[in-house]
Amino acid sequence: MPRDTREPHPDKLGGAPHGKDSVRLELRLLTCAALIERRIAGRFRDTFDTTLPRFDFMAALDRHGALSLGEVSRMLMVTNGNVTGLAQRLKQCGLIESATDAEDRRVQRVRLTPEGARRFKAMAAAHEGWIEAMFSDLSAAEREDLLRLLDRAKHSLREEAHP
Amino acid sequence: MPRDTREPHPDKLGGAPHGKDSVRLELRLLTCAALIERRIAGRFRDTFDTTLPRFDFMAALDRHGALSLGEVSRMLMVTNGNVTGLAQRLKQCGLIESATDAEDRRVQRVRLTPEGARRFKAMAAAHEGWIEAMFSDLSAAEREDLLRLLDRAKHSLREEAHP
DNA sequence: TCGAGATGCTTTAAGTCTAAAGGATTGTGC
DNA sequence: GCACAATCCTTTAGACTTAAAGCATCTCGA
Repeated sequence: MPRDTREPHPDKLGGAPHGKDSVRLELRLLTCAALIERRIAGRFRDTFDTTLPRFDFMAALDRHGALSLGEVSRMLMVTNGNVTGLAQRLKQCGLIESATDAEDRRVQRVRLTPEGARRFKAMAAAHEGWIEAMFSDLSAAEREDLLRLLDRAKHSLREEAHP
Repeated sequence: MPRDTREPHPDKLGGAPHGKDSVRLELRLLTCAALIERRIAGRFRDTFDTTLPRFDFMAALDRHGALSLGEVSRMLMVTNGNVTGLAQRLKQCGLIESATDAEDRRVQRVRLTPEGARRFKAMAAAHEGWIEAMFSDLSAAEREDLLRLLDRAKHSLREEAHP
């Protein structure tokens, strides 16, 4: 076998992995994420006249109760300025309510209104059905493997960010 | 074992899979994608003063030569209006050049300028290194498994979109 | 030929997102 | 007390993204 080829095959003998393989992995992961996001976003728009970021915001509040904007910002992994804008629009729609924290008046604490909680329940149920359908071709074993490997990947990504 | 629990365990006996498991899979996949995108986008900004969508645009041109804006739109899975704006900014920076197709004057054909090609090479090399570092905790076998499962997932997602 | 529909691109309005700068409030060291 | 830094949030400018409407061009059938 030639030592020097234009299209190197994957190194199967434990040598250093090729960067191209990582890039293929990255591309496939981002492609899957884009397919999910665009499809789910379209359905949220058509069915509930809302957006994915607003759903994520409401999901955090549904799960954790009242939160400061900073906590929401960290959970959604977005900037403070971003959650400020999202909170203003959600409040405008009457889906959340906010109040200045009594103990620290810098803090804005937000939570779902009863109407917001009701709307979120309906959205979450529909979302679960959409996602289930999108992964319907994968067996239970494949889902478990994928979940585990993505967890490994997540830790590798975080590790590289904060060594 | 009780038949009715508040926290149902995964169904290991081949019954219908639970929607919650799919949602966990979705969340983890989108989280990994977000971690990659935010980190890479930050480095593109700091190192090359550019953005991820512009890199993706240039990558398509580097790979396929001259393309119509519609072809770019389909490759990047974004709307036509989006690529119009990206192309205008890239042209402004002198990284791509465009010309009206001689055979069909509706078509705008774009390609990298020599300067654009040079810049892209440097960005691609850096990008490959960043990605390789981000996945460095995963073994070659794990990468292969993950790549294969993501391919299965991609086909399941596309299948659901166009049955 | 010529008109209707299809196709490719652009524009527009609105939402999402970031980095950077700024304002209000709190905590700390002296 | 009191300056000063840290923390929390908001504002701003700019980039990205979409859906929808609109313009230019092409194709095809009558």
